[in-house]
Amino acid sequence: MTGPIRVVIVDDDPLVRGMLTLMLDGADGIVVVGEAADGATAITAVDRHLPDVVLMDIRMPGVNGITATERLRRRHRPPEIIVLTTFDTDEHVVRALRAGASGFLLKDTPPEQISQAVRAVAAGYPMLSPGVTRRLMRRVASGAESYEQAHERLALLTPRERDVVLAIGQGRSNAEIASELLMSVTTVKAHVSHILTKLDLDNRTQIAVLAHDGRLL
Amino acid sequence: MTGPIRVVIVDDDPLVRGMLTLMLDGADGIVVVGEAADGATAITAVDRHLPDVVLMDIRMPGVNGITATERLRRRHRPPEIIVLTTFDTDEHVVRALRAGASGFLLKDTPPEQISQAVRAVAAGYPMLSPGVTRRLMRRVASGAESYEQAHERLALLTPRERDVVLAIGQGRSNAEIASELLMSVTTVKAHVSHILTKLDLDNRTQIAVLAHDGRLL
DNA sequence: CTCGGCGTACTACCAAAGGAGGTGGTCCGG
DNA sequence: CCGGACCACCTCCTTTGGTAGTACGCCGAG
Repeated sequence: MTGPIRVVIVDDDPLVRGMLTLMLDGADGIVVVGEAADGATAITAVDRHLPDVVLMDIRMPGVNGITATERLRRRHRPPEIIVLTTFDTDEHVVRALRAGASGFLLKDTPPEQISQAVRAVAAGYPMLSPGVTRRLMRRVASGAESYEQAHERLALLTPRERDVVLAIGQGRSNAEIASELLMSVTTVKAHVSHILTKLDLDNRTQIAVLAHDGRLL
Repeated sequence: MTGPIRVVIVDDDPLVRGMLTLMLDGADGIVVVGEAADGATAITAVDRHLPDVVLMDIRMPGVNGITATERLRRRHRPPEIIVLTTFDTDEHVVRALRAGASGFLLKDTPPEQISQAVRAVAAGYPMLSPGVTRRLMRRVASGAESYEQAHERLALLTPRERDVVLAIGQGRSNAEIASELLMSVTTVKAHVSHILTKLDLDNRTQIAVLAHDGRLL
């Protein structure tokens, strides 16, 4: 990375743009090369100025920040994008990350942390607000719960039975499983019966659910 | 938070403990009040010294760091725990977070960032190494993929049909669904048939899988 | 060596699920 | 007021799923 970090600021509120420009343009090694008020002009601005980092609001008239992020990330040499918003709902966070954002900050983040974040993402590091990080941590941790429980139960099965569980988890019929696993349909049924009794379930649908909780897909 | 942040360091390698103590004990507002070489003694050390923060290695003889973390987090006023390890495998990260760690750092983290992390978690903020953050981001983003696809397809259904999808996703039989949703079994079958054709699926197990991908549970 | 678990396979039977096609009622919007 | 979407119900029929019980060859632990 040679030269200062080039930044484009996207927000529909001129006041916010001004504030951000003011706090970043002075900062060490950062220069604000452009501004935009909505997603559509953001894209043309990026194409013109080729910034390293884009600060992106979500709620904007016309093309919103998430969609703009998606499109920008499909560019040839895409800028790193920091989504900067007032609300950190789960929906927003997940959509932003999925769209390809490298950062997600709340607007009440102190100035020096914003410039720090710009430098971090420019260097290829992700940067999330603490609250967002906590969200992700909780999400992962809670998902792990059912995962581990499912694995415990699945451990009761023999390897072959687990093969069958896997196939059921993909929605296969007994006939399909038989040909896939090279055994007779009656054998498949035998395995299924064993699985049902061992895991104390009623039908194959519940086996499929368990397989998915255990992420065997 | 009054007074310095009290820290206990847990690592089986005396050299590592020494390094960490050296780099933290001098730092602003941090005092190392104890050390331990394994999970079991870590717990007694915490009970004796009542630290604000514990730096915890994972791989240790006897009780490992994950288990120790779990146990410590069940204490009356649990310390914040930073897991500090050499490898950031998905398994380690997920288990550590699930056990209740507030931080997850790699051992190659520069000293000043470690002391920063101690201060952050003491203040109630989470702190992850950039690589770990990226891991979580990817995980969440990729999970969202199937989620959105599932929702798109589910949008083709009528409200009542979605009710049925939900029930199937819980492994209910047609009879159970009928009584649960107050309709006749034949009606349930009609709905299921419609769902299968609309979503181009073969059997109810696949409906259940879709319901789970769309997190309707 | 023998016993038990595993994987495979069979029979026979019954229950559940799914397909095809039709009937009637409601409610909403053009 | 009429058409279309949705919901509910029906019958007849086929396919799939699940239970029960038996059997045989293999292999590893005791």
